[in-house]
Amino acid sequence: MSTEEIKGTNSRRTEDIDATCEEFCFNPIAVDYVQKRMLTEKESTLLTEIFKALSSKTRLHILHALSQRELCVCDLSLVLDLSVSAVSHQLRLLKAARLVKYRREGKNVYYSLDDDHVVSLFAYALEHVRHS
Amino acid sequence: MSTEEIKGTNSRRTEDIDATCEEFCFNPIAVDYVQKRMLTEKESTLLTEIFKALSSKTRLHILHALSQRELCVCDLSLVLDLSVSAVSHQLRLLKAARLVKYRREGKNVYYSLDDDHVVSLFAYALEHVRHS
DNA sequence: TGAACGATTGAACAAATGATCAAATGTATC
DNA sequence: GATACATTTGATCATTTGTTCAATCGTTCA
Repeated sequence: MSTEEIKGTNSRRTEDIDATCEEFCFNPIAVDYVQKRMLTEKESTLLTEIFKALSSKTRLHILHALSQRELCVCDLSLVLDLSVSAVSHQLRLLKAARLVKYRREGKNVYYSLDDDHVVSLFAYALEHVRHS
Repeated sequence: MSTEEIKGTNSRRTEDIDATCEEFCFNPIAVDYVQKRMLTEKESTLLTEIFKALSSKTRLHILHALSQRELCVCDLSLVLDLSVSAVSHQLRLLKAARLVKYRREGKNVYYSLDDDHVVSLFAYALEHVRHS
């Protein structure tokens, strides 16, 4: 019997479902409904990329600083009270996520924000945090 | 001399700055300007909490599923194709971040979203990802 | 009360993350 | 070209994260 196939709550999987659903805890209609509206692989990947970029204090401070003014790596390290190297490593991630852009001016490299939408996402979240 | 105190670009700190700024790479006016507008400790803590909660695919899928419908742990494990235990662990985090709430009904525990603002933050981000 | 079952928890472990240090690049100036 | 200096990069290490497994808790129902 199919009920035999589902053993242990820790390893229950979609493939195990069959017609004799009623006897189990789950609501097959709800599961089906939600499953049909799942985020696509691409959507969830893009979303996590954005949120991951925003999910460290260091990067949040970098982004917030750059939202006010273009700054070089050295300036940022002073503002954040962090080593130049640490800042550079984080800028690398933000660059990869296309959240910041840079321009070289002599020996200095100046960073600024690149993605308007993430800026407003950030502002939106900050607004919330400040008024609640 | 004060210039002697600043050695090695990797360990330069705010405290090292003094009047003889001109000889270094940084722009003291910009640093000062940005530093005065820094996020407070509390703000950056709250912001990273929110973004951390949203920065894993599993949690994103959970939140998105719950945004459509209240679901029990078992349902969620089916929708996400993940073990009940893994789902429960993530729900624990989301609960701690006050993003989800739950109610018990018999043997089942039903979860739903708790923070309207994070819901709209999520929707906002999703909207972006879908139209660009 | 005890059997069944949904959910939670803790331990363990692999993978990802973030900072530091040292070394390497790249650019300007002499 | 050599030197100085801003930045980047790679290696390393400690910490955090996410999953699995096994054990436990809580509720229902016979």
